[in-house]
Formats: sequence, C-alpha cells, structure tokens
Amino acid sequence: MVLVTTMAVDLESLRVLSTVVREGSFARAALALNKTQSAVSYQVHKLEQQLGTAVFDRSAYRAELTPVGERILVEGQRLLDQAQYVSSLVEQFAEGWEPRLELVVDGMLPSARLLAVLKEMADLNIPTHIQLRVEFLGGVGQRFEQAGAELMLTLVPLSDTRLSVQALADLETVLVVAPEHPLALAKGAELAVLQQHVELTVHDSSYSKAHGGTQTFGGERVFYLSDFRAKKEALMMALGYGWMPLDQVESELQAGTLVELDYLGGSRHRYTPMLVRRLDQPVGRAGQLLSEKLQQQFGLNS
Amino acid sequence: MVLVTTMAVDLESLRVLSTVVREGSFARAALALNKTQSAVSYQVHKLEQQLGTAVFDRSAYRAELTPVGERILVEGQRLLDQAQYVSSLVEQFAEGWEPRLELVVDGMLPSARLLAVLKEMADLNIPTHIQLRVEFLGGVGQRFEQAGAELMLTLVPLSDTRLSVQALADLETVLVVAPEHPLALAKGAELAVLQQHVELTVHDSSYSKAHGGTQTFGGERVFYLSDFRAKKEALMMALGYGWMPLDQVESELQAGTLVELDYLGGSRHRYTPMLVRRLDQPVGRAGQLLSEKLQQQFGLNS
DNA sequence: TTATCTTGATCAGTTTATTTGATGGTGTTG
DNA sequence: CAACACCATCAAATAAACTGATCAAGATAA
Repeated sequence: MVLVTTMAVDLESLRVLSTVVREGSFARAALALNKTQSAVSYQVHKLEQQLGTAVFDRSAYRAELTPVGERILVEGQRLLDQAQYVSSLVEQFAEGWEPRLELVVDGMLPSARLLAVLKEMADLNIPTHIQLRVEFLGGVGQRFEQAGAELMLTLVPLSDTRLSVQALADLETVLVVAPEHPLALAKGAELAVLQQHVELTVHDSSYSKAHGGTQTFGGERVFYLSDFRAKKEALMMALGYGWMPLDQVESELQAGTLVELDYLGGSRHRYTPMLVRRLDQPVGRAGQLLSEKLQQQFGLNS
Repeated sequence: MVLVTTMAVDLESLRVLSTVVREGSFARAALALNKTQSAVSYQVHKLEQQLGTAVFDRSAYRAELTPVGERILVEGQRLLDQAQYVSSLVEQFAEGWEPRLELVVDGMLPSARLLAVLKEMADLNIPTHIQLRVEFLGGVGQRFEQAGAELMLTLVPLSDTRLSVQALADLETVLVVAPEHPLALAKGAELAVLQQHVELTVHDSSYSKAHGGTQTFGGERVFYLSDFRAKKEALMMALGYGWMPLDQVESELQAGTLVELDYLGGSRHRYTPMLVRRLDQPVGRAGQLLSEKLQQQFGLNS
C-alpha cells in the first residue's frame, strides 16, 4: 500500500484537541462536547495519526501537550476561528449583506472624498467585498452595464427607466495651461486660437463613437492621456492645454504652476455627478449604506 | 428537533467545492478526487445544508456559483491553505525544526545586530516560532534557567558543566554624562567624586542579591531605569551619569549631546558576550541556524 | 496502607456518515 | 435526432465515528 497521504487535518479533531486543552482532561472535554471519553480518545488518536506525530505526552498521569502539540493547538485554533468566520459570513449574507458590491466611478470625481467614503465602509467591518472601478466619461456607464456593477457615479446623463438616478452636488472643471505655455498669455482666446494648440484629454474608455460634443472640443491636435494624474503632469510640462477637475488643480493654481486659461467660451464648466443604481435589482445593506455615505460626502444637488 | 447547529463547515466539502470550480463540473471533479459523481453531489449538498444557503445555481445546464458561493469559495480556499499549512508544519517538525525556540539576551547588546539576525531568520520562512526575551545582567541567566530557554546571550560568566559556552567578540561600554552636568567638566575624577552624584543604572531583573561588584559601583545615590532607552533619555536630561553600551551612544558622543566622563578608574569597560546553550538538550535546526548567525553577526572572540 | 477516585487506552458492537452504482430528467452538440 | 454531458436521487454497501464496558496505573484521602 503506497502511503501518499494528503495529510488532511480535520476540523473536528482540532475542535476536540482545543477542548481537551481547555478543559484539562479527556473526560471533561467529553462532557463539554457531549461525547463519551472514548470518542474523545478516538479523535485525539485520529489527529495524531493524521499528523504522524504525538500531540499529547501520556507518560505522566495527566496527558500533557508535546511541544509540537502546542504549536498544532495554536495553529489549529486559528483554523477554527477562520472556519467560524466562514460560517458567520453566510449568516450575514442571509441578513441582507451582499457578498460583493461593485462601484464604478468617473475618474474626474475627487478621489479624496471617494476614499474617505470607502475608508468609512471598511471601518465598519462589513462582510461585503467592495470593488471600486475607475473609468472615464462614457466608460463609466459602459462598465456599469457590462460588468453588472451595482452602483455608479457618472457624469454622463442617461435615460433608462430601469435605473434610479440621484443627482449630486455639481463639480467644477477649469481650463488650464502651464504658465510658460504660449496660451497662458492669450487674453480672451477664441476657439480658433485654441485649435492651433495641442489639447490634452483623458481617453474615454468607452468605444461608443458619438457622444455629446461637450466632452472634447476644438480638437485638431488632441493628445490622449490615461487618467487625470498623467494629464496633470503633461499639463505642467506645457505639453498642451486642457480641462481639469477644479479640486485636482487648486493647489497648482494657487502656486502658479498652472494658470487658468482666459477663454471666451468660458474657462469653467460644471458637471453634475449622478449616483445610479438599478431598479430591477434589490439593494443590499452595503449598497444602501454606500449610497447614503456617497450622498452625504458629495452633497445633494441644490 | 431543536436546530442549534454550530454551523460547522467541514474541510472535505470545501475541498470538493474548490475542485468542482477548478474542474468545471461535478463529474470531472469526481474524477479528479477519485470519487463518484454522486459523492461529489452529496458533499456539495451537505455544504449547502451546513451553510443554509445555495452555493451553486443549477438552473442552467452547468452549475454556476452563486454570489454567496463565490465568496465561500474564496474564504474556503484560504481555510484549506491554512489547513495545508498546519500539516506541513508537522512535516517540518519531523525534519528537525523545533516548534519553538527561545532566546534570552542581555539588553546591553546592540539591538540592531540582534534584529538583523532575527530578520534574516524570519526571511528564511522557518516553521519555528522564535521568542526573544530581553533581560539585564543576572536576569538573563535566571530567565534562561527558569523559562527553559534554548539559547542565551549573556555577559555574566557562569560555570555549569551542562552548558556549552561560546565567547563572542567583546563589547565596549563607556561612562557618559550630559555636557551640562557638573561632572562633564571634571578632569581625572576619582571614585569619591562620582559618589557625590547620582548614578543611573539599568535595573538588574534578577532577584539574586549578590553579584560581581563591577556591575554597579560608586552607588550612594543610584537611580534605576528599566532599560537602556530610558537610561539614555535620563542621561541626556542630565539626571546623572552612567555606563552605556558604546554603540548606543556613538551618535550622541559625536554630536556632543553626551560626553565621555574622564574617570581615573577608566571610562571604558569591556564585556564579553557569551552564547550559551544546554548540552543535555539536542539543538534543533532553527537553534543551530540562529547560533551560527549570531556568531557571524557578533563575531568570535579573538 | 488500603479503599476509592481519576486518567486515559482499548475493544466489540452499534449508530451514523459517506460512497457506490444504477437510473432518470434535462440541456447541448454535431 | 442520436449521442453525450450535466446533475439529482435512491437503495444498498462500506467506512467512519461513537458507545458502553473494562482495564491498568497514578492520585487521593482516610
């Protein structure tokens, strides 16, 4: 007989081991576990056989843990706790906590606020795994559809009767360039002037062709960046001009490392972030909580 | 029948769940596990019953994980890994790695070197739990005896034929005060002069009364600190004078925030740290390794 | 010291858990 | 449509776990 034991320990043996140590003897452990003493003895022997080593030293009157046994006890306890956690998870799911929750947000939104909300959620020790996905413009909605996310925070208006849309407080974007860029000196620039320069824009991750013309304008020579971090760096290197969320360039504007463009069409633009969820799917407790915290953090539309 | 189930999951069911997902179907999982398809079905049902919730959605042709099932899979996998770890531990113990190893060291020894050694050990991913205890002077030997530690690094010579003693490279201590302390100005101070001031000393944690007079000298007004960190702070606050391990005050001496006392009896003193282990106990692999690394880090006595 | 108690092992017999092998319904594939 | 793969289900077989009784040895108390 070839002995290729997978060495599987089993939780019941570990539970018995733990009880024996806690209660101090096989017999009292048996009492605590509603078993007979011989059943306890059996489980201990089984554990020792599975491990291939003695867990108790029986040379004395009372069985004492061997050094190995002590470590097994400690590690086994961890195992039991983990097992307990697994079952408690299920209970919590039964109480309305969803196993997972996906939130898609637009990268233009102030990430500090978003992280604050997520930290609050994490601190509550909720059983739900929350997945955050960052997309841009149309990409948000697309991801929401495709990945079956529960919530999204988008800037692109949509009309689907199966969706619940809650407008949040407006966000401002501002048209900026580096101070050494030629456009920084322009007073009351017209669109035609802008078109002679490179516009920096964040790549819309949706593949949809047509979307409202307001996202990208001008646009003879457009340079695409993957996100606003990269875009800000490019702007500061005077690679071109472009729109940035106000909160992400406030300190640069104050420090003068970026300046607001004086554009006739208006150098500021307002977006309305919208918190969207599906009406045809029930909201779990984590989704409910997250929605409330987002509304609180971002403020309702006035 | 009262249903007060403790909700115990069992590892076998989780193993089956994991295999079903990996293999893609109940039948192929059965093949992989050397069971029949109906045994797999049975285990899955058992798991679902134990958890009180569906793990697979059977409405489609192939069974698909429910959202809850996905989380159970992930957490269950962690559980299985942990279980695997528990059995692998035992294998390693069988290969000569001791379950635990206690090292008692004198707090006067340079802690950076000690930590470097411990980090090296930790990086090797050894199954042994290494416990470090810091004591002072006679307290080291006492703890070694009493707690049954495997190794110690002590400064106090001892003669026990059952111990193996390996001398390491000498350590230097230096007599220092704060520059604003009156003693800082003293030239060639004698013992009588020192005795007029407060001596700071680390409390010997052993309760033994008599020990070699060299540890604490002078000693009319002695102030006891719990460790060298506290002692250094007290010294810098000019609370008194005292011996410090050279390596712990080197930067202060250079910066001038502490100065070496000009004492006729010699303002430097050498200690010989000794690595001690028991001859009557076999050394495990971790103890062997740790000894080697300590000798390497601290250097052999020349 | 003896009588009594506790500790844990062991064994035959019983109960319970798990597996098997066969069958059936349903959806998929070529 | 025929052949196949998916999973459920059931009775019977097998394996695992437990019981209750008994034993030897160390502890405990009169």
